[in-house]
Amino acid sequence: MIDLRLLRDNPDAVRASQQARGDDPALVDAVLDADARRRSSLTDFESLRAEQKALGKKVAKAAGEEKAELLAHTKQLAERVKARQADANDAEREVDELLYRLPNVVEGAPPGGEDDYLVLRHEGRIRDFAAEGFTPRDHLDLGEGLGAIDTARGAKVSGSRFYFLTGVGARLELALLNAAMDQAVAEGFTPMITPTLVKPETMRGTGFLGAHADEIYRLEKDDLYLVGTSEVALAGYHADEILDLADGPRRYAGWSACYRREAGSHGKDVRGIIRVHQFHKVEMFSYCAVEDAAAEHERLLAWEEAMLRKVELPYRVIDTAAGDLGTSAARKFDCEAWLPTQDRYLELTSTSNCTTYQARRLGVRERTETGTRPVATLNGTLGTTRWIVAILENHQQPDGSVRVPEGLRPYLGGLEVLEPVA
RNA sequence: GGAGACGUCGCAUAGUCUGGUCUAGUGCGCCACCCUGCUAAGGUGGUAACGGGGCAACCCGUUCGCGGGUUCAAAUCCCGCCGUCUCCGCCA
Repeated sequence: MIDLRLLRDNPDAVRASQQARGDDPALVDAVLDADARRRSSLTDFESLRAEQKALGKKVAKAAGEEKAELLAHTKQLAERVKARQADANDAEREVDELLYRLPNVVEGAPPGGEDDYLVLRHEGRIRDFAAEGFTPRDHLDLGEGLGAIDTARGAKVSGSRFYFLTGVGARLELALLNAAMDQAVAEGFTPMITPTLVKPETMRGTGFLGAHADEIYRLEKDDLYLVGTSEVALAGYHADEILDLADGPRRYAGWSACYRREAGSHGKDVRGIIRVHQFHKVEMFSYCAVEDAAAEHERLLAWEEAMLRKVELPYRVIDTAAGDLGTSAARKFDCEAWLPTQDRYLELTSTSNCTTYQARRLGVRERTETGTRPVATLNGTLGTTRWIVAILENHQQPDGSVRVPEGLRPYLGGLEVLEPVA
């Protein structure tokens, strides 16, 4: 949720943001209208209520005829108070409803839709398989050859877009995620293993129940949601708390399973484990002062890139366009690894600066000299199951074996090459 | 799943039976000042969040786990829910 005061003081900035996202700027005026109604009905209610309280005190002290008279008056006042209170509550609900539909104000992202991203830079060397004299196999071929990935049985047990990681595949994922956790801990993050089922208010607070609600699994019987990332639980971790950020950002590294319905992506990335309903992820999450947020965003990006270097993948960094930002994000950088068998880049990391959007909804504040104010929240990927796709494809050798990047070897007992099983 | 106890301002607690004087008291912690030639101790004052109004000092409202209800009036009475603890049952 954005700052109502910003909306009042500078509605044009919010309208411009809506435009950049390709959303309706008229929503801004709807909120402003509702807010004006809310404030006037609130004033009505509060002055009546003050009157009622003052009379109540007189009633307490009065006796006999005087008391009877006061009671008669105060009785009908109570009716009016109740009515005005209902009006004020309705008006408040209306503002909330509209305000919740308003996405975060864009900060520096290029305008436009999904394809209007800006490529910031390319890193790493893309292999020339033609020059090496062989055609690269895709990750599923390789994974099956290594006895690492079993999608057929995944589908048998759970349906399409499910899989088993087997043998060296399971070890590879653990290695990757442990490497990510270790890096985070070395940088001062608090490691966390988080709940993957959360209450509606937590899910709503992180901004995932808006336009992209279809992506989320819901357990109707228990009124709980399965998270698509540990960001949700980590954002909720400090909900309704007042933090002391005087010593700098609070950084958490969340390890969790992630669940996504992948509604509306039928026929897209159906082969292998690129787009799946369940995977694991290590996620960085940071609570920091608003002034630090942009710099913290750069730091999260740098840590993501450090991990990509560790697994020796060629990638590019993109500045996501406004229309492709999540509801909560003001700006987002993705790192996309090169996928040799598809001649395209595949998103491996994503880091968002949500400024105060989530914190405002969740009630995460910090104490300052003048009072309290919402903090900024940021998140970024340090490793996911999907990374295995890029690792297998980019480090494959002509015989179907896969070279283990040096950064992962300590986590695989020194293993240097994954060999095909007979 | 069953029974009971509890949920109050950062922490601890009073207040709930018997509704109004609760503008929620007290202790600890914290902040400021004072006193004490150091230390320890002592004194005085201040110390929740959120919203509305105002240039401001300040004023008003909301919040005693959450949501309803009764009442002129609810921390206090009633109902539902959530959470914590204890015991019992069941089960990895």
